Amino acid sequence: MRHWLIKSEPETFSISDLARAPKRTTSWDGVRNYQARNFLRAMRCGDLAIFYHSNADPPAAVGIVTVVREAFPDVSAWDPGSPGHDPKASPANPVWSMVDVQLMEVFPRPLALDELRGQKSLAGMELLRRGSRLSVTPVTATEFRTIHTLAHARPAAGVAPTSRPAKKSRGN
DNA sequence: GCCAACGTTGGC
DNA sequence: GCCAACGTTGGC
Repeated sequence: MRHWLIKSEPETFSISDLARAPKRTTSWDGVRNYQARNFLRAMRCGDLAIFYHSNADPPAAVGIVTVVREAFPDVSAWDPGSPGHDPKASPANPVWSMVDVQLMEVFPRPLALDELRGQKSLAGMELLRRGSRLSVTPVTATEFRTIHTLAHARPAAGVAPTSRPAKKSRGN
């Protein structure tokens, strides 16, 4: 079994949206990057993935999903009305793929990016690499376990608050 | 809103 | 095949 991390902007689709979805299942559509697509295609039923909120305040790992249907054509790619429309895609040449994922658990508390960065055992994670933008990435079993364990632990003492320092006022 | 990092596009 | 221009991502 392999482990993954998938990103979504909560304004677009949050883990709460997934929790409300029929069968707590959704098609993970809209991936338009070849490397990320290839990772989607490598997913197998039963694989587990960390659900991560990007462009969020704070950005955070928020839960776990499992793959319940392996890669199939992303129909939104050839829908001219879809924001992910790709003129290269058609039913005969789908180009892009999606999988179905089902919600396994919403973490008891979100694991903010700051806190992930503070973990030595996660130092090698793709997510934490500078400039990393891939929306679908593999994670090791160890990284997965670390995140799962952290999410169920009390926040470590001495962890800095996740809020940013107030901006200096201009002028004067 | 800013901007660094990265992927894609297209002229040559 | 090179690479500049452009678009997107996503933390801050």
